[in-house]
Amino acid sequence: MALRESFRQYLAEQGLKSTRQREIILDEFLRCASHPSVEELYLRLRQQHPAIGYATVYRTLKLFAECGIAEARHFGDGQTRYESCPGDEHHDHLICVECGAIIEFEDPGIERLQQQVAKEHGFEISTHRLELYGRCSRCAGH
Amino acid sequence: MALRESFRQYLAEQGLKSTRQREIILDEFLRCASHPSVEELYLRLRQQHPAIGYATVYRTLKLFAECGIAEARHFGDGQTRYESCPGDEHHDHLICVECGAIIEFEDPGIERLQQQVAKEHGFEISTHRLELYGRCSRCAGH
DNA sequence: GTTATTTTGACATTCAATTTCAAAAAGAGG
DNA sequence: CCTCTTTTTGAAATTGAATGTCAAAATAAC
Repeated sequence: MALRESFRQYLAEQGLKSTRQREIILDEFLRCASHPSVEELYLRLRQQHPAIGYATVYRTLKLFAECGIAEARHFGDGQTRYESCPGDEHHDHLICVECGAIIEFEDPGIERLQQQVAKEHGFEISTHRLELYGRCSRCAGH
Repeated sequence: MALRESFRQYLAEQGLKSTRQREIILDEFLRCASHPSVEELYLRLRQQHPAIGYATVYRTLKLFAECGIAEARHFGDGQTRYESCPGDEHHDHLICVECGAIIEFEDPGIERLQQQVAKEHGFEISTHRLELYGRCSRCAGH
């Protein structure tokens, strides 16, 4: 898988070492469908690998972000969440305030209008964040 | 001024008391053009009113948010910022990563597309957050 | 293997947000 | 303007997540 390769390559480039823990954490992270926080991933890992410490999970997720295979996200709940970046295309999020579901979407129209707004203000966009909070179809009972 | 009135009315409705500190903090908050954090507002207040404690500023800003005359915002810097809500119309933000400037904007087109995205997912939007990060015209040298 | 370097995990620290609690202030009723 | 009840205040403590420290363990190069 490309992400695993990217990670190993990044480690090599930076003179960092490939360790058992890093492999295990990457496996578990990729197995996670969702956007886990450090805490959540740590708890999941602990079931099979109780020896892995919180700090290691924390540092490894940061490594993932540095190497570009994951991205840190901050939604409303005060925890940093990490999301894996399979492709390169940007996407935004719908977040259900009731059940916590996170749905990804992309909308070229919105992106275009954002660029236009920026242009009107002479502003150069480097990144952006768009989150729509509300109730998902299941919770809204549709 | 309407905001002051709203606040007093809210206090009355909730059986809360009108205090010297709350008036002072509201004055200073309204005097702030920007989006102050608790820390910033506290430091500003301290110059004229050294007896006012951090906890009081913190609690009072929360009150403002509850009563609807202010809104809590979280930009990238890990601090909660409060912004006063003069009108009711929603707006989003351009945030300069170099100088920290915060520029407000609204774009009905973007809002419309957001609703459309939500609809496609059977999602009911209650709030949203859109932030464009980059360099403002001054910092980009335009 | 030996050795130099990095990593790990337990624990400590930081920093903002939030809570606690006794003393002070506010407001209602006399 | 007293009194009483309730709320508020400010200092200090606590929380919770993020991050730093450090000796012991693991890794990679030789």
